[in-house]
Amino acid sequence: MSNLKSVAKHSKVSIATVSRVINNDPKVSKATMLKVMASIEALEYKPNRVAQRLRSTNNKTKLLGLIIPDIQNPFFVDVVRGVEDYAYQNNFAVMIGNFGQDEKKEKLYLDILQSENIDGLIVAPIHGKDKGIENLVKKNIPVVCIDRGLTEIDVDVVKVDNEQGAFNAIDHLLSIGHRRIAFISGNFKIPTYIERLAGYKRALNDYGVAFDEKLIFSRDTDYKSGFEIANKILELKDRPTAIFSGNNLLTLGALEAIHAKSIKIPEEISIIGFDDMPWSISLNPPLSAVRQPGFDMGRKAAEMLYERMLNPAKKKENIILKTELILRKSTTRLE
Amino acid sequence: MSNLKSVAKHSKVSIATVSRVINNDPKVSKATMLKVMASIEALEYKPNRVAQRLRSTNNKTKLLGLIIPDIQNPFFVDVVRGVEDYAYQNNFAVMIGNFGQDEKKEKLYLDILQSENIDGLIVAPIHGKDKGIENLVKKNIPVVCIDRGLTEIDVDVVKVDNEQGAFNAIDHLLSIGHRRIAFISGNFKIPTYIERLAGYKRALNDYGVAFDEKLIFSRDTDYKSGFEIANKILELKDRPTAIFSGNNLLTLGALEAIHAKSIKIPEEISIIGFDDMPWSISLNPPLSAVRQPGFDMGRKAAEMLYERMLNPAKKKENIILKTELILRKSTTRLE
DNA sequence: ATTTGTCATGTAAACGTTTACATTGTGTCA
DNA sequence: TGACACAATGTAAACGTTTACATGACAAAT
Repeated sequence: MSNLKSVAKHSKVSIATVSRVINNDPKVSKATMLKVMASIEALEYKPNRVAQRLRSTNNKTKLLGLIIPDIQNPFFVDVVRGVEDYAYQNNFAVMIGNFGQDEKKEKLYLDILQSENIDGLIVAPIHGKDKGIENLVKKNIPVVCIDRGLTEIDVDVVKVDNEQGAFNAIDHLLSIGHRRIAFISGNFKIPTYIERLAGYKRALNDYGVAFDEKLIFSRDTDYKSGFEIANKILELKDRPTAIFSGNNLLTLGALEAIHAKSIKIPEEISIIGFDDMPWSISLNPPLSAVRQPGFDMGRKAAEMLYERMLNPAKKKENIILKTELILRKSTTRLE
Repeated sequence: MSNLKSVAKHSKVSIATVSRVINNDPKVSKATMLKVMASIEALEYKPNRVAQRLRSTNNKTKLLGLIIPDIQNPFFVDVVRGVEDYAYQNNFAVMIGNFGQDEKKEKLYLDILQSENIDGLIVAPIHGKDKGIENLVKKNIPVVCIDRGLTEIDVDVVKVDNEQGAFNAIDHLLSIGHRRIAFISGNFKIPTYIERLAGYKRALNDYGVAFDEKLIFSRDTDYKSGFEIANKILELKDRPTAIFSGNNLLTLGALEAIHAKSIKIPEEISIIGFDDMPWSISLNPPLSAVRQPGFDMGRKAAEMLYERMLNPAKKKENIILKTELILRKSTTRLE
């Protein structure tokens, strides 16, 4: 690989001058600039980002870290795409870690990314008191939290109005006559789900429907839990007429359970999922869902991160995006 | 952040000794080793991977590049997970680029990853004559191609037996009486799809069924194409009794089209998709599919890459994994 | 007592950049 | 003409490591 030195030799200037050309330093004369550019072209020189990063921390050679809990979840895929979209346009590189709700793994990624001198980090914290992330913030490494914030410390956050999103879903179900609505939640140690439960309760309250603890189910936040919980729900004596499921994966698990028992959606049971998926419309019947703008969240987070990099002293922001209730065919009026 | 120097000062040895401790050099005495370890602990020292990578190319601080065409495709998500799984176990970091079938973007990622001094690259080439990747191979940077190979040059490849996979699907459809089977293919500039077509033809041939060009459809490799092509197919006068769709996204698009027209699967039309998805069983009816072992492919590719890093002169390998035909409820015997 | 060898440690160069500072050349002003 | 400003370029240190080589201490061999 060619380097500064070889370019310098080729165009008979010092390496400092070549470096200046690369960085568009206005102090270099037009003539030498052209000469150097020609050499760069000829030798196919590309700056070594590792050396750049080692030398200067100041977001010259930008590297972003992105740590997400579950890359199998289409919502996080959207987030990744959003971050990546912004990164691509601004010549950042992105380093991704997928920790699968494993705190040890998250910790390891945090360490690795720090060792890689990342300029900033976007992360969906495993819970609100994540010490590892807190430490980064304290070290003044730019951090933006996505999907969930941190409770102990002030930090930039991009999230969604979970309470309102859940409210809208339940409100809709109530408005079409449902009264026994089961909630398949993710793990309540994740703040997101606490907020969604609050929305559920508020809607019930608005309609004067009593809250029934027995209709709330929470275990892990994965496919299997969705399947198992739905099975339990479907066997309840006084079976709920509708299910509100707390995320993507839980919804899919629930659908498997429902189909396996040949229970008809929406005639025999209605279902709304939190999280829309690109192919929700391909399901049979097409699924009604609370859509989170994952792509936009990712983009916004990357943008905020960049601003924070440029201006570390800036006041911390808390961006809350709206969800959208998308009604398709998986819910129907209760006669 | 603490560094070698601060650790050296803290334990009153030279930085060379500290470095030796980090790298488990046997030449350092037990006593100093313990002393240095204590300092490392006390100062929470973590080696700076950037400096390590700059200094030594020889896979000490391992960084893998991973370039995939489409992170929205669950198959590639599985590949990512496989690569990441191996990387995690072996303390590599992974840098991911998602180029969305855009050759310019792929090129950019190739450049960035090179500038990041990656120790090796796993990539799904956009087509068989990808010059950018060829160049890397010629520069002796370890490269493993995944899902598709390169035609002009010898390179390590991990792929799947596409021909046989398609054959199995079509063979099954033929065996249960179907004769007019539409193939919704991805773009034929991607070698994968040429191979799948070959399997389609071989099965037909085995059954003595004439090949009908009019049943083969190819445009882009995305959801929209699947939807549009399926619409066209469903409106054919002599409508096919079965559809074989060439990948994940095409299948989902096709399903939307079928459901929108309220055509019953499998009573009115059978469908088999190439690529299984974690939630294929949640579809209604559960989808029959040709399963590719994406996770295993990713793991295997990472493993091969590591071997190539350790032994650059090793003979190039071409690993072909088997697909598996998973029969669920989206196909039925033609009466 | 001197030589030799071994082991543990230190010194300094190198990786490819950026950048503070020094140097050179040129033109302007008094 | 001499002093000076300014523009363009060069020199060298620094970023945090690894590692070839040098050094020193000590034990064994002569």
